[in-house]
Amino acid sequence: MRSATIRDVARAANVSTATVSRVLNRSEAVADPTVDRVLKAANELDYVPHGGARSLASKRTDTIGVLLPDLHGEFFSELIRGIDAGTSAHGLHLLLSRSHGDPQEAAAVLRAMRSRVDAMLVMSPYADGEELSSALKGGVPLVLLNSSGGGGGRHPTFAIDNHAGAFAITAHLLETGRRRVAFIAGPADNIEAAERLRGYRAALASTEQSGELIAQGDFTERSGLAATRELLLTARPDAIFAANDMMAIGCLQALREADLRVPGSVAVAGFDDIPVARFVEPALTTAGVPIAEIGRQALECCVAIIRGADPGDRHRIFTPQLVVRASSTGNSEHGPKSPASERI
Amino acid sequence: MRSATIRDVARAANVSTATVSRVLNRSEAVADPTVDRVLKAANELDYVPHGGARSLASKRTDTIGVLLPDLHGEFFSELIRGIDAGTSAHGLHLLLSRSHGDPQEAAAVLRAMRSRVDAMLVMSPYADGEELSSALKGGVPLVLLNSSGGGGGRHPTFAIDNHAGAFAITAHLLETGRRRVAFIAGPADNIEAAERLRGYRAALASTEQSGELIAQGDFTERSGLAATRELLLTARPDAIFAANDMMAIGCLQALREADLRVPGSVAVAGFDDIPVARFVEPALTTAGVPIAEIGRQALECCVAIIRGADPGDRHRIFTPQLVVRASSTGNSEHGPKSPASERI
DNA sequence: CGCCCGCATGTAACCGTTTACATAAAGACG
DNA sequence: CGTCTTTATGTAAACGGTTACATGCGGGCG
Repeated sequence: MRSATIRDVARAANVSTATVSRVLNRSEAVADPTVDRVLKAANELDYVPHGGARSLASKRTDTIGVLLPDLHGEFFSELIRGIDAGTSAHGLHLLLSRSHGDPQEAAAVLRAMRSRVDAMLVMSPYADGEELSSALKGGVPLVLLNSSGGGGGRHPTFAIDNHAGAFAITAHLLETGRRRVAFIAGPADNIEAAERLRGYRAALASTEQSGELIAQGDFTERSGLAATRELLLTARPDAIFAANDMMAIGCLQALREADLRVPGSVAVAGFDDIPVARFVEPALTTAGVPIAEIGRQALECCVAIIRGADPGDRHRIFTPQLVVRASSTGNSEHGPKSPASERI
Repeated sequence: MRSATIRDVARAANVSTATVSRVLNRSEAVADPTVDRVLKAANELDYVPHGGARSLASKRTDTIGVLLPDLHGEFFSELIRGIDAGTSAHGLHLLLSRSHGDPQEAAAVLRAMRSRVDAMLVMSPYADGEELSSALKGGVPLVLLNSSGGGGGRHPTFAIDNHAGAFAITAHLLETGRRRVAFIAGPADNIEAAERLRGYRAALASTEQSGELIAQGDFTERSGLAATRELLLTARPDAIFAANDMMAIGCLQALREADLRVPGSVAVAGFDDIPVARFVEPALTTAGVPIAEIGRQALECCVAIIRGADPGDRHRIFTPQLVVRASSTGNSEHGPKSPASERI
């Protein structure tokens, strides 16, 4: 059952294909009765323009490519949700891909996407923006999400101030009286993870006390669990700051296993404020990031570029908000009590 | 900076465009030295075939369309992860879309995707498969995920046996000595939610005791929280079965607020076994569903259809596995103790 | 009344591939 | 040593849209 083409519609409406095209794209003035005839014919034939043909002729694909480093967990589902909200608001399609770490692979995926999208939204905390954009040879506008520096500022970048967020969390833990604040790091080659580590160190350094206690993780719950077990064997932390919420959740689990009270014996904090963070027990103190909103704004930036509009600030930095919940305060034997519990 | 076309490559390699195409598609025998020349030229020019042109000429898009009803939470991120694993294994692209409930909107989205994909994977628990496929007029192969019945069996369907899962959970709660088992339902018009409700009722009916206790939810954590508050006011459940894990997590939160011990005073169970379910406190008893695996298999089915291979069983039903964790057993004043804690 | 202008529409070239068919060269074979 | 396959490559016609340009037509204006 061959689907109807623009020619079929033209014939049915007794006009030329050019007119049908004009009606469907609202590109030029067409007389009202003609418009009606065309729309009626298109409807009856259940005509849908062929995307490939359209993109071939017009050099637009009405599609945004999205490249993410991973798809695990709520961080990414929130991000995708924000992006999707944007694409569907603008009538665009969303081509999703994932490149596991390796910058080479990321570059390959970008090349494969190149001819099918009008712009790309790329989050690749493992690769330099420069590297990626050279993979594209500038053919497609690129918007970077939380990537390293952004390759000399050639591409708009949306980033989280990981350093500030980690600094704030660490400072909060110290201020509430913790003395041995450990850190569960993210993947070593992940730029965001590295920044969070720097933030942690900077905060420790700003007080004259306590050396660093670091365990290695990889952003998964599992690794948070393992890292915490390890920390409990080697050090005696009275606070653990995990570089993301998923690891913090694994951390809570390990502390429970070890019968350590949170925040009584050990305070815990995460990073990202994924939706579930407020529902774990105890609710997680974290660095709040408007994940979906960032996705949405980054997408809007893509759209602005495509449409030739002003994309606004080329580099938007989101400073995470310290979200204090029960895991770092409340009925602790350390510091003051929680000022107010959050309303859900 | 216009990107290179097949003609540029042909010129550089001193062959015809047909030969270039043959080399790139491995479609016919080409002499080795020619292959080398072509590949070298393509490489040097950084040639990437134009997807639109290709799809226009070959009627393939190498893209699978995925339509989901929502993007909230880990259920969908797991599903997407499974699907993505499949598409990237086969070198296919993934066009993602979300249609909020409304079957009309879903149909519209399908139409818009129709010309850009080779097959579609659709999860639309609000709409009848029949309805959706008529929106496509059979132009594109359709694989359904957890949809209602599957429109007379015309499309392969991958589904969870929601009834059996819910029955098993409810039976488990009853067997462990609970007498007032409440149910937090999913959206009323969601077919999966309806099946789970039926399963709950069937299990209650099979024992002669206790009438139903039902609160309305909508699959979000928030609604689980609200529904539980309501249940606590109106009924005195000693077990709460939420129709999915997210609501169960909200439920745990509400019970904590009310200072009710879990599973001591109230047992809790969910449905789906999302990754975080084992990390909440107490770990959640749930109906385990291999979410990512279902996504992957459904995708493989799409691929088989596209490639003209045997798609295998047209209707695959996954029976959820009862996953007993601490939220429904362990140090309860009811029933027996947990047989064994899970190894993480 | 003739001219020019602007509006609505048609004509046809072009976008970058794939592929059926044609062709040329090289062996195979009697 | 012709003829017949086989193999490698070229030629050119689709594929289904968009859009620059051409055309025809009615009305305003000097």
